[in-house]
Amino acid sequence: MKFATWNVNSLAVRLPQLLDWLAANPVDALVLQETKLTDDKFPTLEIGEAGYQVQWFGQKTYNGVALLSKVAARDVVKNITGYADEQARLIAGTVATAAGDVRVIGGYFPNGQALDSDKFVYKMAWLDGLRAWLATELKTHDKLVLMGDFNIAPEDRDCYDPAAFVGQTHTSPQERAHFQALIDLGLTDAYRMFEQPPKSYSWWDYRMLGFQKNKGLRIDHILVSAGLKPLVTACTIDRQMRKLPKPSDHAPVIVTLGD
DNA sequence: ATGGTAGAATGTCTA
Repeated sequence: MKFATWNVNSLAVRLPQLLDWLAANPVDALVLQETKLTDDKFPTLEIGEAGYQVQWFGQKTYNGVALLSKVAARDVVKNITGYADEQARLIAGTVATAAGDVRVIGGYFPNGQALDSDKFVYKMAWLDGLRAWLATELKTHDKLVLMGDFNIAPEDRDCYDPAAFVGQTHTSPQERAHFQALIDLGLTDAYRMFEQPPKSYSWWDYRMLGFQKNKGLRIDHILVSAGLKPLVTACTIDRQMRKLPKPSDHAPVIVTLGD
């Protein structure tokens, strides 16, 4: 069983890469972020022909998320219940797997832009809303996976130059406290369950040869509930995708449960 | 050193 997350940075541009990736990497469920498509433009036909059911939630120009699954997702929720949001940033559904029902949640967490920005205030409020809603989701879903672009590098080792990020977003104590609060709900960072290569990142800036110099951040995460954790056997970042022509600035992250 | 690239959209914002 596999679940994955990928910030595609425009599904219109990345659709051929997505279809190739799915053919090579069959998954039970995949969440996408930054589809940047209104719902009427969503490529349902192509994804269906690839053998996946899909739920989508988009808006014009920015944001937009989707949930692909082999089996149709049930009880689909768009955005955080209890947190009014103008932006399309979260989609959740229950997916039947060999291990039983799994609640799959895909999120495109706010970027925050700068610590003194209104967008950072929004990021903090969004994270408060997420935590409150997740607490209730966990009461009814023993097996839950929260995946997506968190826009938070949880530890210094998840940032290519922690000193350079002091005073900026993604590594701030406030953001890391929010990440820890999600962990404290009973979730586990699947990537850190295993020994991983040093300087492992999931995002690299398009500018200044970020990928070539491996100047990246690990901000795309897969958190598993206590009911799923014993099943997790691997978690990897598919950095090969960042090497392709016209890449997304993010690489997919994949978790394997069981064989 | 405050640049640089990519995407949506066609101004300029977001990342």
